[in-house]
Amino acid sequence: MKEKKVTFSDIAEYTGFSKTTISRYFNNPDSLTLENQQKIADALVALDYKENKVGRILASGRTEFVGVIVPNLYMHYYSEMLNQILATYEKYGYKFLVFAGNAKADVERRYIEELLAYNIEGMIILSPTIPSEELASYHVPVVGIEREDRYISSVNTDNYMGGVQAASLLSKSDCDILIHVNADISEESPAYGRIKGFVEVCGEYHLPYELILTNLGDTFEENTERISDIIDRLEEEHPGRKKGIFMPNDTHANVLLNILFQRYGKLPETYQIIGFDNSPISRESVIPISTVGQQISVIANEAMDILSAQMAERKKRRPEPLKEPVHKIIPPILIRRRTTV
Amino acid sequence: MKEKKVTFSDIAEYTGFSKTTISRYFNNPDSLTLENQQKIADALVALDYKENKVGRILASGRTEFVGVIVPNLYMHYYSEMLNQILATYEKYGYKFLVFAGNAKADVERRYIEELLAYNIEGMIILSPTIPSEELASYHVPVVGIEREDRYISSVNTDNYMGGVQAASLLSKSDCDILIHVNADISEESPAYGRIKGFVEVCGEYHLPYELILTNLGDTFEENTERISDIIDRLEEEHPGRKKGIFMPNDTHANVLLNILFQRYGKLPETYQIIGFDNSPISRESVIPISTVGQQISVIANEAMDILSAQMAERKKRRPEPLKEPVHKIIPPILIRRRTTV
DNA sequence: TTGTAAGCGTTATCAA
DNA sequence: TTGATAACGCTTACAA
Repeated sequence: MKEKKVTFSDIAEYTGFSKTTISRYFNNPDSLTLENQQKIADALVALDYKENKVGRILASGRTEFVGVIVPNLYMHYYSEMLNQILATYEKYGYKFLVFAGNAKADVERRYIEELLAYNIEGMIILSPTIPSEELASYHVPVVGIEREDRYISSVNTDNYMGGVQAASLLSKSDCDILIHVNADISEESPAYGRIKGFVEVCGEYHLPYELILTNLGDTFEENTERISDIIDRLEEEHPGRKKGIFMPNDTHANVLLNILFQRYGKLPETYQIIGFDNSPISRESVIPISTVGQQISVIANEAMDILSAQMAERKKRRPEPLKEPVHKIIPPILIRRRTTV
Repeated sequence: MKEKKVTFSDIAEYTGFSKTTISRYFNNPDSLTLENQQKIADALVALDYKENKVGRILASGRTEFVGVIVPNLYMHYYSEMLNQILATYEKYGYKFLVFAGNAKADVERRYIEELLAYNIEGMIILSPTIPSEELASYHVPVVGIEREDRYISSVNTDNYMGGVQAASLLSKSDCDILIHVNADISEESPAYGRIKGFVEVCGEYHLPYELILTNLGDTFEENTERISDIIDRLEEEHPGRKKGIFMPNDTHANVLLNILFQRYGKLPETYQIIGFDNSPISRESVIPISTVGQQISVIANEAMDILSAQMAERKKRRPEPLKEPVHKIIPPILIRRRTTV
């Protein structure tokens, strides 16, 4: 039952060549005569050879593995990003070893150790848990996506521009007040740029605005409750005034929209809503939500582009590691739908 | 710059033991004296040894890799299933090489070849593309999830019971007619059981029913359009009558609900809706949607349970491959929310 | 309890 | 254009 596998030795024996020649057939076929190439090709078929990359890895040191650590796949942003990362296989040929970290630093460290034990050639880190300084210390090419990135290369959405776009769009609908709801995020985090962009536009055009920086909770129920509270407060503080609300993401924008629909059977004239991400929920909501769209596919491709360059550099005889991490910024795309003018 | 890696040879030299003893320290530490264990432990620290699993794989043949092929990660069902599969790492220690197949059979075949080249020990296949007979021919343990599974082991939701639950729940709300919308799926597909369960309950209780088996399209826009058409038709054919609608999944149930909300500002009394999956959209919709919930975490764990048993069997000196594939059925859980009584 | 030596399936380095 | 031989890092008989 143990189908013993066909190896280069078998092919060599069968064809009368050496193992080296067989290896060359795969790695540098043009160094063989056409005739001999054909002989070997025939033998492969005759013997039903299946390549074994483990031997190759051991001998060459190249695994073609890239480790990916996502916080979870529950949130659409991460699953779609992973989707796009996986899709780069067609272009770059790297295989992906994927772990979901669930925000526990020590667990993620174990995952990284494990990845390193398999001689991965690089890592893409979406999880914000482990500081970039530590990631950099592993001496493996790393690209971070939408996370703190002082010591590692990264690709991020232009969050500042996203904030600007959101505030600008809301400003067009002559709202009496603009509001941005967000978590109280660190200035190190790329997402902080949204707040900055929003505030600066409001300042520049002298638009009254309010920042509500608070934790909206980790579950859907918590979200609903806290956003409900926020609406209560807004209606009390700004009764009858037109409110333009920039939510931190589409999921929360949708919660807000649902609450309003449940209360009023429609989106009242006194509300404008804009989300962030352009995730499916923004199209699947009661009425489609306007949003600042992240170009997930572009981000994934840029990340692999940067990573593959660094991995290629490392394979050279005299690699010149980057002095400075590369930071790439991808512009967001404003998507106007039915929750704004 | 090339930090040459520390190997067993280095440790052996440093400690005065042989490589074998070092290997034993890792694989069977109790065969060493405590004292010697300590010596080696100290050396590992002193030399800053990092394990290299590639050598181990080559020597032992065990990669601890499991290949996963999902159709995509865009649909929540797949991403959450992958999430749960990845989480089994903590329990079983297998690492996952993930590919997204996008329904192209030849692409998926290439992925499988690639996986095999890395000596994966088993595969979990969520994609319906490649026939189970072909999958079985690779002679690697395979578990399919919610797909045709004649020749491979599998884990599926009890779709029949799901259909029964849906029809039973709708029957309680004295609807005048029950309707099940679904694609015109093959009888080979596990999902076919839903139709069967639904029809049988309707027959048993003499409930008027209608089956609408039609392709709802591949994009959100198409879905909206076709479901809108279906509502038009239903309202024309059954004006004023109370309709209980069992949708094929939560995404489509949500589309239906949104259309009704847009038309009537609420869910009319004459409609009852139930979805399938218990995916996040069923809770995040305007009003929470009743649904037949799949136990994704249970399914993922059962799949790894079956797979790891088969992989373990294969490692034995005289493995006894399964005569018959194992098929495990997981009951769905009916979740009553606000779109039904 | 420990060691010797022969692999595992490739690639890399010389040499021819 | 081809081949011999030595790695690559670890495991696994078999011996001691």
